[in-house]
Amino acid sequence: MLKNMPDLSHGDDVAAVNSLRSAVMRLSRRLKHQRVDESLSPTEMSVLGTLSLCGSATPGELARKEHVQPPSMTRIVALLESKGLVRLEPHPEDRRQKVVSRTERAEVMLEESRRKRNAFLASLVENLDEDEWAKLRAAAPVLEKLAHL
Amino acid sequence: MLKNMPDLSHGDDVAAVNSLRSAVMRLSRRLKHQRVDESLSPTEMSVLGTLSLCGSATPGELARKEHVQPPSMTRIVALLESKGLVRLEPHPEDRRQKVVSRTERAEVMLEESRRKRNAFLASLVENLDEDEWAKLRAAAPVLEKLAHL
DNA sequence: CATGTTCTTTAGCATAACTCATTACCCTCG
DNA sequence: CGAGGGTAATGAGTTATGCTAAAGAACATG
Repeated sequence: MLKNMPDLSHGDDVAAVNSLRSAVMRLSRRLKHQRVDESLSPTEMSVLGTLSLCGSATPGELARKEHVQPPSMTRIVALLESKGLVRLEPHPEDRRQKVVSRTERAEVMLEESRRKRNAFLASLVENLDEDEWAKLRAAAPVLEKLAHL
Repeated sequence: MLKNMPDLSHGDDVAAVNSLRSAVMRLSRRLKHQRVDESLSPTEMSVLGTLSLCGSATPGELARKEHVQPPSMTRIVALLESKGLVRLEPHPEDRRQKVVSRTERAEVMLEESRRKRNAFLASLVENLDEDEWAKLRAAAPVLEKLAHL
């Protein structure tokens, strides 16, 4: 696991980590304001996004994935259900748990949201040249891997 | 300005924008938890960071930069002042306004905070191989440019 | 079974943002 | 001048969104 590890003792690498961190924080702040539906909080959107990837999950799994405490996820899920964006079903094997899955309506809303945020990001990206964009495109999957560690 | 512009109509590019967006959001959520001082909110830290770049600014300017309403910035600035992290002085030309600037103590705390967050990011980065890290390092300045657009 | 563990939920609370209204100040036009 | 409109900061009250502590139900293991 330790082979091929980047050597972070170099000054260049420290600078890169620094610039990565600040860029990520700033970008996220800007993206956060690009909500498609004002009545849905960022975390709620994020939960829907996770469900869109996973298909379905229990509240506990969702809480862990979103880095939120279980009680908070209970509330979020209840709110999403009241808006008709998720469905709650009993867990087939463990009656303590529940299974949360998205509805059609959530899928529509997610698509719209992605379009809007992507449009925003894309409008920023238009200020880059081909070379810069290529670097970004190459790094996207790595960033995603990083985010899921 | 439009020469060399990336063509975002390609499917690959749309996917890249998508993955960039979600990765940035997730990473930021994790970085947000790496606070050096629990008594300072992310926005408060961000204000200090902005002041570190700008030198000084009025509350109104800060509110616009942080995408926060003026009354919120009033409260934030007051809190930061009570902790000795910013200084408030009357505006030289307009007595309605005030000028906010950071103190030495803020600079020290910012440095510590950067160290901590960098350490967290670096610990994630250790799970990448050389190639992935190289891609990320190449993209870092581009991301930063993007965030400042 | 009995005991302990895990998953969800309930209840209560803390924080940090918002909106609306107020005050102080600047600036322009009659 | 000085009256009125515009802008900056702030005060008060509300809302949103997270947390902790603890309870209740279901599972698992001795």
